[in-house]
Amino acid sequence: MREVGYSRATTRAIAHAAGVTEGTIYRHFPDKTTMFFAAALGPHEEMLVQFDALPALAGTSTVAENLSSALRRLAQLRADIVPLELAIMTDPELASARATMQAGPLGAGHGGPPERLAEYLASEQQLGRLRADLDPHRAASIILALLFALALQPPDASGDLSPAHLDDAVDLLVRGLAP
Amino acid sequence: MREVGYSRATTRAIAHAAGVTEGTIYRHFPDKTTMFFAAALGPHEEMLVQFDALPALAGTSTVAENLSSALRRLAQLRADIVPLELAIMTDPELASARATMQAGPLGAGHGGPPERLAEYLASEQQLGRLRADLDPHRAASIILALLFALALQPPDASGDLSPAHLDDAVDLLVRGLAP
Amino acid sequence: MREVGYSRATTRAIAHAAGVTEGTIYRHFPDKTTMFFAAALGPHEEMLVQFDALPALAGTSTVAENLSSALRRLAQLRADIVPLELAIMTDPELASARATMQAGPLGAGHGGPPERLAEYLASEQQLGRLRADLDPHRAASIILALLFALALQPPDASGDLSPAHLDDAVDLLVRGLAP
Amino acid sequence: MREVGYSRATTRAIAHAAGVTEGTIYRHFPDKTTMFFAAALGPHEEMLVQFDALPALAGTSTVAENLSSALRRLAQLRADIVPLELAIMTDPELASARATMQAGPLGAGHGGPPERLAEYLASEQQLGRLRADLDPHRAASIILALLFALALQPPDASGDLSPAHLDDAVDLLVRGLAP
DNA sequence: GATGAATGAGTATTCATTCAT
DNA sequence: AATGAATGAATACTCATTCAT
Repeated sequence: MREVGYSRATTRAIAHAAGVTEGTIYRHFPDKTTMFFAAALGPHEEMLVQFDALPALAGTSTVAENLSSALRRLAQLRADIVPLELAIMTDPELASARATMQAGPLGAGHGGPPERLAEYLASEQQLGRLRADLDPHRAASIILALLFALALQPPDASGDLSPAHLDDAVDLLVRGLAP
Repeated sequence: MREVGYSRATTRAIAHAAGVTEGTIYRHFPDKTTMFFAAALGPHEEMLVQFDALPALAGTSTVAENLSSALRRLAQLRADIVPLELAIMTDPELASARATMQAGPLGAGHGGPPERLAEYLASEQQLGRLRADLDPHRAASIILALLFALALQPPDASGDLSPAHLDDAVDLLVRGLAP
Repeated sequence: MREVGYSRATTRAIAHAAGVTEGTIYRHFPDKTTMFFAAALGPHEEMLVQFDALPALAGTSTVAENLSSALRRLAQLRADIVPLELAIMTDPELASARATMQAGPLGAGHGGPPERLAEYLASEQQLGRLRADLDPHRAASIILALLFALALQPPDASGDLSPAHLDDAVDLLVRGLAP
Repeated sequence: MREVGYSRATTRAIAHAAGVTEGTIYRHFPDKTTMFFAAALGPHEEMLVQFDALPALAGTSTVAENLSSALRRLAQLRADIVPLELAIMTDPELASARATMQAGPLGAGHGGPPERLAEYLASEQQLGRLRADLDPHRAASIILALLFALALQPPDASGDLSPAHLDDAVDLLVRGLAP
């Protein structure tokens, strides 16, 4: 699913890639939707963990470095799940499935990275290392949106998010956020 | 197609929505892919036109206002074609169809908005109203990526891109770009 | 229909070839089947006429020359209607349509060429120029079958029935029929 | 396919005849064209084998008996594949599919029966049991063409090639080929 | 007399899912 | 625990035919 996207990942293709036959899939997953979220959850769990440490970094090093390293790590994981997040956006069935999985494990609305990032920004604001007139939640949401868009940017090119591109984006944000 | 996305827009559904039968579709479009690009082209043409005037605005008003109004107009059109751009990202068949339509009329690689925006930014750099150390093309690409991501942000929520959210983003960018 | 065969001759293709639109076809023919038989009848009428003169040739020239020239003329017409005869053999609907058109104007069973050829052969038998132990009707049927098969033979090659090939076949038959 | 011809053998009809649903077909054949050639290959393989023994018969028994029995066996198999050979002639798609299957297993151009029969005829010519002035390949082609045409002859009648008809044809040919 | 948009039944093919073995 | 044949609903697309203009 991560390699070819959701719609190209037919049960036949998945079974073939796994070296089993189609029927076997249904011994491990009740249906394809469930399998999809299982595939999405792994990288996402890591993402959550990565960000848990961020708020504690407030005041250390520089804001630019903290943000830059956090976003760069996030970018690597994101590459894995961008096809899956696109699938959710494209397929209404998947979208509603996520909605019913309360506290939906993917996306922005569950208090994971956006919340942690907002906490970090708020702390830096109080330390006077960031301008205080911006709502930290909204700023966090903008930062993560930009990251997501950059992950989308070269869909057919190198395949990887160019680090220089990411650095420029972080630089722009950090200057914009500076007091 | 704009309402439910490409894959959910089956020929049956489209025919039903148009109040005709499936066969009738093929009197107007040779195939579904062509129909898709016809649906995408209209709003995109407008987008191109919207941006053509931007470079001439360099030096007038303020950078913040110029960018803000340009991006806000763009955001409205974008809402129409976001499902279609997602479809291209998701469906390899569409992606290759766009590739064969040289000067591909959708997306960022054809010298439309990204090119106009970069021209504008370069002009403002020369006028000293923007910091000069950033590559204008890369900056333009970041700005448009952010806009795209914000258009994606609330995929199921209000439906529209909140103007306040957009304003904050523009503010962040303009400060980041300031000399 | 003669050019591309029955199944490839869609109403759209026929209308295009005729320089009119599809609807116009139905002002001239009630349906496609009728149009098919109209296309087949022309060449077939000629074939009938060609053979009417054959019985009177008995006793003149040589059997080989008479048969050879008759079959060669027939072969030319046959080329026109082979695709149509194939269509009748392939499509049960056409076959039954011909059956209902009594004295069906195409095919071997209605007393046209086969009957004339049999008459000619019988006359030559009585003149002692052909062996008398063969049923003339059956011989006629074999001769025409061979002609049909030769017309089929090079379906993709030169396009035309090679005259040398036809000559050899006639030679074989004439020798086989000699007393 | 052998019963109603290729075009009438829709996937739905085939599935129904096989007592399964349409989807099941595609577990056994990748597409309809492949299925067609699978249906055609069986009888054709037999035909090839039947003829392999023919050249060795030169000089034994009589030419008439050898040819007669070979052609009679061939005629029985031919009845099975005549609808399929007609389909290839009628449908350009099938024709090109066969062309791409090099050494195309159907038809006359691959050195099967025509080649074997020509070898046999050449041997008999050297033994003086057949006239020597005919090109054996051309004679073989004529003989097989005649057989094919006879198999076509009563497309709606008894269904089987009448043996007496075939005997007469062989008699005609043998006499025509006699020295 | 001609048009061409509309029809509706039909085509081959795909795919997630089931179940006897 | 795994297989793989079977399912059945769905998909994009075709075509002979109709009919208001």
